[in-house]
Amino acid sequence: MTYLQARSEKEKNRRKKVIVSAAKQLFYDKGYGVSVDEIAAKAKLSKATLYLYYKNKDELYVAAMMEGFAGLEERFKEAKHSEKPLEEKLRNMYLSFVDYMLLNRKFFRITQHYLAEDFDTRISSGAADIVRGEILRHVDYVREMINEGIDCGLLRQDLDVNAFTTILWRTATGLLDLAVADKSSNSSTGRWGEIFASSYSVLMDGIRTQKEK
Amino acid sequence: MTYLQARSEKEKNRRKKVIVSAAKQLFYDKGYGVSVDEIAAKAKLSKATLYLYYKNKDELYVAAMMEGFAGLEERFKEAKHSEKPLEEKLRNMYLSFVDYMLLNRKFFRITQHYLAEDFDTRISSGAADIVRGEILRHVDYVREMINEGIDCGLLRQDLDVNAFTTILWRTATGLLDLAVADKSSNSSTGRWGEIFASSYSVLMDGIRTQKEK
Amino acid sequence: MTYLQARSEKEKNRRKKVIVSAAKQLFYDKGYGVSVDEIAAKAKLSKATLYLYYKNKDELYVAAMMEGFAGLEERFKEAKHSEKPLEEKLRNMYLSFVDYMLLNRKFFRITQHYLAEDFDTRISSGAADIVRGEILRHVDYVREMINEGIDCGLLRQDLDVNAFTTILWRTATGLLDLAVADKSSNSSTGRWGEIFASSYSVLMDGIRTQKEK
Amino acid sequence: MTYLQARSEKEKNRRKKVIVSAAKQLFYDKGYGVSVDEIAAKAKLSKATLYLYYKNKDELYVAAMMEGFAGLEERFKEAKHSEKPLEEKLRNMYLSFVDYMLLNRKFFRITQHYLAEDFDTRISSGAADIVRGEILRHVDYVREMINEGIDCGLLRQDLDVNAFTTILWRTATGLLDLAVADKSSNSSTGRWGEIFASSYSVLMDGIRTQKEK
DNA sequence: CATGAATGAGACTTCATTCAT
DNA sequence: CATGAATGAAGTCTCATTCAT
Repeated sequence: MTYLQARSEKEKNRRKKVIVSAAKQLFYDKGYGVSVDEIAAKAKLSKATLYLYYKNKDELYVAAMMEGFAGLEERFKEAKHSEKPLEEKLRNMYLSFVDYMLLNRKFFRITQHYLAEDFDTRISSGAADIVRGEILRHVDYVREMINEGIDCGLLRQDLDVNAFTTILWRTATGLLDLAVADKSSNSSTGRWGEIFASSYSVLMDGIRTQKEK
Repeated sequence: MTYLQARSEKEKNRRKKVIVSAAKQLFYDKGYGVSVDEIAAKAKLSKATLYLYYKNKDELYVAAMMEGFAGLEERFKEAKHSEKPLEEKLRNMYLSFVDYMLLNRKFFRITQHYLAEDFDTRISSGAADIVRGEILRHVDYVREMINEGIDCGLLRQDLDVNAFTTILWRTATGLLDLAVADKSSNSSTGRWGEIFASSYSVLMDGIRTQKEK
Repeated sequence: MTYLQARSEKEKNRRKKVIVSAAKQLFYDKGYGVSVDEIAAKAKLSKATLYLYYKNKDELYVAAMMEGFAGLEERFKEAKHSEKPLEEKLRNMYLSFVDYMLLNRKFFRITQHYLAEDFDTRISSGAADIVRGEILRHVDYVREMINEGIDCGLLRQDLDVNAFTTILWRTATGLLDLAVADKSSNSSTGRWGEIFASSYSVLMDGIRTQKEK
Repeated sequence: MTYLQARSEKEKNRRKKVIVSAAKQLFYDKGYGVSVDEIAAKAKLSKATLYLYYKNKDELYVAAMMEGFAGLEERFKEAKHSEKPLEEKLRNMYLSFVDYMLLNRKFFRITQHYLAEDFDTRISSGAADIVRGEILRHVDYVREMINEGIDCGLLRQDLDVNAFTTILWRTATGLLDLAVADKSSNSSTGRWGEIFASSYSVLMDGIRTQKEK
């Protein structure tokens, strides 16, 4: 019985994966507006079956988002637990965030919605909160690292941690917006690579012409 | 005749204002998703009357957005044309942007949608483009000023203008996101005032601890 | 007072003419579906003013139709009361009907609706009946003449008058349908002229190959 | 699988039939103006369900029309492929057309709309074109037979085929208009039967009194 | 008399969700 | 477990008609 349960549990998870995978493609591509019909069609399952595995559209949407975050968190963990010096770890985190988002542009674009809170009128606010929470959890990876930087004297003592975390985060996402919209170049390489690198330097070095160095 | 026409034109504009004002409150509050019914109810007019003044929901939405931009542009022009030194003008622009958005939080939140491009599936793309265009027009105010700063030697010659404009813009909006979400304090004053001021300084001074000054 | 009344009556009629003239152009062009708004705009009057002169859209529609019939009736009367022999009168009536309709194609097309009775769901049935009655009244001109033809021995005694009237009427309108649809040629002349003439002859002569004459 | 698909296909067709049948009754009765609500009510289904089977009102309308044509075409084919002499075949075609239309008066009335072209402003022009095309396809049955008649010497060589086809067609529909409107008698029998028969003879024999035979 | 303004009623269409098999 | 079928609720928009000035 237990064995069978485990087996069926596994089977159930496989189904869920099929479904969420279809949902992912469509949600990332076209936003929350895709119809459940479309998702069912893509998953080659009946609409009713979707509801067997996911209580409603929102739950499915959240699941699809989580898939995107899972990949990102992996990168963050990698950067965080590497044996590099703190300064390099922070830099790696910034650049690997950018890199991941460039590889998953559609996911990136979707996350941007959550800064705009009107989602609550389309999505049930519960679902929106979960996604927002996930975003914040990831931002925290950065916040922690900056705190560490202050503690160990690498960064200015008087820095407002929250403010600076936001600056970093928003700079990255802002440039990503441009990069993602830039159809002229394969944005994961070349010109944009430099821009991201230099944006990081600017934030770290200061941007004002410096009388002396 | 001309007199009467002018009069009726005026009257018509007053009506439009009543409608757009109702629309503003609802759109800013709940996003594009509000129904025309709701707007009509708030304006205490019949739905059909709305359609007398605005061709469709999108047109009304755009009008509501424009109201928000009008106020912002005023502030920008003021800052731009003041007789202050460039450095101060730029700072004023940044801070008055923040200030305006804190006073018009709901409007602010709505503008954030346009960075997330899936809007085109809800709004007619024409309408979305108009709003996006308006945002870019405002960003240009900042870009111009930074360009000037580079030309006159105030800012580093090797600065990527677009990138830095984005950094500024996104830093401001990112902090605003936090401030707006922060229900604990009246965010237009006190703590947040300092944070915004210092965020600006950080961006200008560099954020890394500086060995010498 | 009587004078003034007369005067105002006249004035009123002038207005009505302005309105009906606008209505005519639009109804004939686009059918019953034109909106009262459009008509008012074309008449350069306010919508409310139309309702001052015509109780509702249907009444206005009927009035517009009557204008078209008036011209046709004139032709019919002319043909009927001319001093020509009966055979020629009948022929003239047929050809002048065709001629008038070719000159007033739009009016012609509109009259065709009344053979299709679903109009009652769009138009108030009262209005439809009036127009239908007017059509029948005109058909009667032809019927009378055919009756006369039978009486004086010109036409077969055993002819079913109603049936043949219909045949004549429908042959004419059927060909008119084709002619009006034929954009290749100026249908009021040349080829079509011949077709109409010969259609009349066919009906009169019989169409079967005749062994002897 | 194939079995099941076939089965469901069949089931689906049955449903479509239920819907189109309701639509037919209403469309034929009251014209295109009936609301989708009404049709749904008559079919005892929800409005949304209709849209499951028919993409929109027009598609449903066209389907309803096609039902009417299907029956007519059967009759035409029968007449055309019978082993009778040509003269009789043509006559049968004429009379079976009349007969069918008298049995399906409402359908008949509806087809008459398509001669009046303003339909395009109510129906999507695509739908109108389909129906018009179907009408012409049926007219062609007659045209072909007349052509044959000319070729084999039965009919006058100098006959304008299009014109005469129209005459036949329009004579039939014209009389049908009268018959259908004639509420006094059961029009499918008796008096009208004679009228139709004689109308055909008149067209074939010539209608003018013939000096000699 | 003339009209600008307002509207009630209704049209078509979409979609997340449920239920019976 | 899987699904085909059904639907309620909601959305945007149109238009003939009325009313207050």
